[in-house]
Amino acid sequence: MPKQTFFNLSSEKRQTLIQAAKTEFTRVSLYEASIANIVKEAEIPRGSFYQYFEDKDDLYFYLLEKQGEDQWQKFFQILHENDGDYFVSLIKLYEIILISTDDEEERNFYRNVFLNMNYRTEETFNYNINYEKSRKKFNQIKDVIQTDTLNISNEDDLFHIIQITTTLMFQNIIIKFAHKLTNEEAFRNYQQQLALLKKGFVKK
Amino acid sequence: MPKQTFFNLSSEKRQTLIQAAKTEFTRVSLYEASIANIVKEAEIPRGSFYQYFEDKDDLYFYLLEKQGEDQWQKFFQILHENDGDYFVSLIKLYEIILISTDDEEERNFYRNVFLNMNYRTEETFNYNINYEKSRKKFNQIKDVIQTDTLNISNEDDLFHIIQITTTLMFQNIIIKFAHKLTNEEAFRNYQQQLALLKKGFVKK
DNA sequence: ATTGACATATGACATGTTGTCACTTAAAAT
DNA sequence: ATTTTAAGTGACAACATGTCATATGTCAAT
Repeated sequence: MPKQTFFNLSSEKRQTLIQAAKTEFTRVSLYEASIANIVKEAEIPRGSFYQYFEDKDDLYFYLLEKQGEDQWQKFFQILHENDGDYFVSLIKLYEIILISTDDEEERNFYRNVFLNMNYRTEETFNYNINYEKSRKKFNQIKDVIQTDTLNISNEDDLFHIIQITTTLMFQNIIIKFAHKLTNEEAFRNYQQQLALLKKGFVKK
Repeated sequence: MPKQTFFNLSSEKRQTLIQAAKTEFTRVSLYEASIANIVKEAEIPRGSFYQYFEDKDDLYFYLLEKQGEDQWQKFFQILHENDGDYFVSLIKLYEIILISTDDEEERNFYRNVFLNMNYRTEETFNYNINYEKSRKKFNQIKDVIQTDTLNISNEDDLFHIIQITTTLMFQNIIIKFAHKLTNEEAFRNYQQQLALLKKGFVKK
């Protein structure tokens, strides 16, 4: 997390910095990004950067966490709007993410995030990997999901279903970027996978 | 891929270099690893390194590809031994991978690989993400898999099933390392997930 | 044996990156 | 007005990467 100093900044200055960071992370991935570029863009001295953040990662994961939180809120809302139908909601969320990548800036940022997504990135952006966080999110969501049509025998099964479907959504986004799939192709793949998951891999 | 010069080296020198690299990548992840350490350990001049490899990544992904190829052979063999029973084979492979991490060196290497696994790493180690490679591997395997108990209507379905189950195996390994799970816990999780996949997420 | 062409070896170096620290400036508290 | 505390600043040490001029080795042709 950024240091207190960062949050004490005027909101304009904070925004300028965040924007500069986003520009850099849109241009290149975390690993190629340089602090020099960010401070130059934001017009602050190098020393100040370290007044606000531990390091480059600190800033990056702060950005990601905000983005992830937005995504989560969005999904929560979609789930409510669709009376807790989990699979319909997943598809809707995926659609929204795909559409958001129509914008070139947005697409490049996402591209850099997803093609370099590792456990730390996923833990921040998603929530699945961090145990406490995933349990907390799970508790927020489990009562909203309509479970009577789901083939589960306990809460643990639901937890796994959520984990599997979100992992696969992430994987599909990564593959979309890696293979430069169109939105339609990416959409179809995820839908086909969900269909398989729903009906089961082996015959009755 | 390493340059021809590397393959022209005596096999002892090649092994020394590979061992030095493995030591460094066991110590730290790709991003923290330094060429300086590798050349020091291997007792070769810095310039020679660039005679053999494009850069650090080149060496790393070469190591990974070898490892991935071994894994693939292993799976192919297991599948044969189990008369094409895909799910039994998956479980057996997972078990073998888990056991191989009992060795501390091996564990640290795998840990650094998996906790920093991104699309490039996965593409190299696995095969799922690279389209041509995944199709090629798929063609090698599709006739060995016993499909009469599988709930699929075409080859595409089988392709997706393989993609999903391998993605989830990787994810489970990552979570094992991230949460420091015991082999037993990690094993149980994957088994539970596979059980869910087999029977399907929604009621008939 | 000598030559020349080519492959390989070598380490100093230019360039860039990160994080720190002594010092300055500003703000707040007494 | 003075002291205490917080924030700003840029030069700098430490280290990393990839290149390049130069040295050395190899081997076929003469």
